[in-house]
Amino acid sequence: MSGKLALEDYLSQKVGHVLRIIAEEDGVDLPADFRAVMETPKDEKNGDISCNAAMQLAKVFRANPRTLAERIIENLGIADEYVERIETAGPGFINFYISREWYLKELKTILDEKTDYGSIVPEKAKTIDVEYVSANPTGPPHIGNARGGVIGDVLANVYAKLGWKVTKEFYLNDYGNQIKKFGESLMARFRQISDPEFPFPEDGYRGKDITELAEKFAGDHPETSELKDEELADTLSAYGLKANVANMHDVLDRYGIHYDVWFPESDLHKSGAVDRAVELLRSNGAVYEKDGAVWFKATDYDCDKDEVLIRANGIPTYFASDIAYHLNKLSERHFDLAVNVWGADHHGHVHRLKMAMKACGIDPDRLQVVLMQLVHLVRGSETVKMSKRRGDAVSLEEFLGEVPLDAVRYLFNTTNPNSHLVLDLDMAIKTSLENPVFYVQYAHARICSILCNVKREDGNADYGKLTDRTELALIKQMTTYSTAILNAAEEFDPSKITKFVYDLANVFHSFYNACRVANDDPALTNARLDLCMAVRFVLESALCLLGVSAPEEM
RNA sequence: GCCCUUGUAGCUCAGUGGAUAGAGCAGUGGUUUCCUAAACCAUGUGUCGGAGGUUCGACUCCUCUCAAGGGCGCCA
Repeated sequence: MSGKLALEDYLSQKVGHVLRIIAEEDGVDLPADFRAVMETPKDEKNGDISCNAAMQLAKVFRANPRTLAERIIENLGIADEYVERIETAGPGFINFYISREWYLKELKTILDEKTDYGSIVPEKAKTIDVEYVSANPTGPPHIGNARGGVIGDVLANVYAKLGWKVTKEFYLNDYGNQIKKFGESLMARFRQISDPEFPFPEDGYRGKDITELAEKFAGDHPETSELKDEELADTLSAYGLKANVANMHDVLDRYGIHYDVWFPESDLHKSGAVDRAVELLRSNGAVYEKDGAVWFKATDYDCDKDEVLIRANGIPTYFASDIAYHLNKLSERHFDLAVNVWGADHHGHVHRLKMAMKACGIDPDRLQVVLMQLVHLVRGSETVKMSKRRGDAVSLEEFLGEVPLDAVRYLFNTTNPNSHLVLDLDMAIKTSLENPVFYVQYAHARICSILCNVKREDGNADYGKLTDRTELALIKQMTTYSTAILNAAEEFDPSKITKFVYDLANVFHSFYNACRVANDDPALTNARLDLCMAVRFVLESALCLLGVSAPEEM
């Protein structure tokens, strides 16, 4: 671990140690799980790192928080080479002022670790499965899948950066009612070529893509018109599924998303995994029968109502196969953590699935669902409809044709997955030239230009000469990289990365305007070249997490 | 009716229980004989939806309430 995170951890332990000594002297019981929290004050005047332990514990010690803070500082002694001074301030904050030496040491670390800076190498690598998009294969992926795609992809990258062994996964819903409906819709369109009066299923898929698939198949295989309706529907369904999955693969590839595993739902049914899941629940006493159906006793697990696992007609529900699927992830493939990115319209499914895991004897916290609010798409003042059944959804392919890839990947990650996102297609295109992603990329391109144009002078770089406000600000910002990564992972929020990288670009542009890299002091020129190089490494690394390109010129 | 999410500047959004609530866009004024002006610098803006409560301290936690979106199927 490097960066400010490491320093905060160190200080937290030191304060904790001192507190335990004081507590013993006073005969006070310190809460067993107490951890001194370190935070960054908003105002630089209040130091680089701040600790509020004295205020939190004032009651426990029955002391004035300021007095307690001063006692803690006394016991800490005059810190060390990296902590310049420690002060108590306000109602009882303990403020640490970090020395320039520490920041300059970090600069050297960045130059040494390059784009690996900010990574955390754990003692033992944990495994994580990130499942996202998992769009219905009855049609092409649409704009509604776009946001989940980049959220999941970036989260997977972030966990990899933290040293986890990551599997990126797509769950293919190639089984069940919607597949049947898919086949029937295709069959009807096929029949309508020769018989325009042929009835179309009431809840069928009415998209253009269905008609096109049917027409293409009819052209290539005219003999299949002899098949009975049911057989034809099955044949067409298999054909359409194959074509759609290939297309899905292709479009997501262009979106910069590459999966390690495509997991077909039908496998769970073929292998008997669904039946085994139900039997496991049954043997754990979480199942009963009613009205000819098999039910999960969800109400025993703090749910509103029980859920059907196997219908009266003997066909398992989606819920049953989802239980089997997650047992596969957590119990058979032994992932330490399974993360799913779902649209908020599935929130009702989260709790009962976690509870089903619990009923199977699995810690439900090993399953984490990131609920993403759906994107509300407008074009100008007009709402763009997104119903796949009616066939008027904007396809992902169409969307990517309009908005540059880098802008899309960045844009969808500028806000918390939980916030509702209103996206104006007209604006997305219009603002693409003033989009924050270009601001960040421009910083990278500028650095590349400098590194290319400014010659390194003879002699060593003297980092001691980096005294401008913006120079120190740049180093300070870079040291918070690992914090941004950790927060993104813990909160399942990729916007922590876009915010970090934007702030870094911002400080860099200020530095660029305040300081000339090429100047008449060789030791300073070299130091600034090194500083630029370090910023380049961090920008490149963060953009890589986002799946956004880092252009050398713009 | 019940459940989830959201509500912060004109707009889009940040904001670990912490110190004077911040950015971008939009507006106004300035900066380029010099490494990319897609940049920088300066400048105005707030009943943090509303009302209570918890405490040393609340935009942040709790209760109620208003508004927007979503979910409550032997669909997936």
